[in-house]
Amino acid sequence: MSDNASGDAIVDTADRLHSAAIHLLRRVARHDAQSGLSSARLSALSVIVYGGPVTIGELARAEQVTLPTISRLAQGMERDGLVEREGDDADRRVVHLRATERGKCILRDARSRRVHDLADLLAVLPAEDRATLQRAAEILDGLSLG
Amino acid sequence: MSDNASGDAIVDTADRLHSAAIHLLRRVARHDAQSGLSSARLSALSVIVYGGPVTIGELARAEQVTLPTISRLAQGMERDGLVEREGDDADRRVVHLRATERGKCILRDARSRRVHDLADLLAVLPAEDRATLQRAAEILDGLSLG
DNA sequence: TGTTTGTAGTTAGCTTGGCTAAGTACAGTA
DNA sequence: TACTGTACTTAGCCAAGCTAACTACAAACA
Repeated sequence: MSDNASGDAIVDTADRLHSAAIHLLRRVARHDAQSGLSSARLSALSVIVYGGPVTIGELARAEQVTLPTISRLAQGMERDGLVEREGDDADRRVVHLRATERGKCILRDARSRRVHDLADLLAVLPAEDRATLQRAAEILDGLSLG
Repeated sequence: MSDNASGDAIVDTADRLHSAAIHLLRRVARHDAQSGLSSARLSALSVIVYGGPVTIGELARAEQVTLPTISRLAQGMERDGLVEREGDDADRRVVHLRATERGKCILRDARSRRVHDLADLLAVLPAEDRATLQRAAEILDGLSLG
């Protein structure tokens, strides 16, 4: 249990996760493109739909990108009718983003598409392995990879 | 364990894995920018270094992108001294790409940095969580996501 | 032989989505 | 009132994805 042994194990895990993330993302990106939602939009819209209305700043923090990036992403999604803007009565600098019905619908559609692809892969795994993946995703979510 | 319950669990897992992969790669990509090797370059250079010299077309297929994308990527990497071009005697349309010593060196460096950056994040987790991630990475590896 | 068809790669031009720097508008406070 | 901080936008740069159209060459064949 030296620092070295422990460190090497972590590095190995990191290496594998890195590789797995690249492959997984490439895989689903193909299907996401068909739904008309880019990877960035899909991720952001998920936050809005499942987490309720959020401000630009909250979304930027959730997505681990800068404010201008979210600002422009929000403009595009508003233009395409996926989200709506709403001012804040208490603080007029703040912008709240809320998913439109169309946005929710399209997200559900994209999500479903993604699942049909990934589920085919995950379905061959024993339930125990699927549980491990579920838990791993939760752990990574909790890491706030910023 | 109805189809529904099982399906929903898979949906949730797929969704979380997707989100985690996006955030993880965004995180390491940002880190790479500091070391001068973008995510795309790192991946392509890995193919060249560990797989030996490849043609533009082979690299495009390996990276699952179009020829123009690789063509421009190769131009940039050649300009920066990471790879060298070489013609093919038998077929003069073909271009072979080979990593330079500098390219190999920079790849090893960037890859190590990228992985160690990730490892630093994982280090704060309890050993049990790290084991879960390790196991999850192995499971994903076995899925052949390519 | 010459022509046609196919293939490898490049060029041009568009789009998205990262970034920083600088600006606007407002809130909070001394 | 003036100053400082905060929330967001605008402007502009860059990388990396794409399609369409081009060049150069290879291969097949009438």
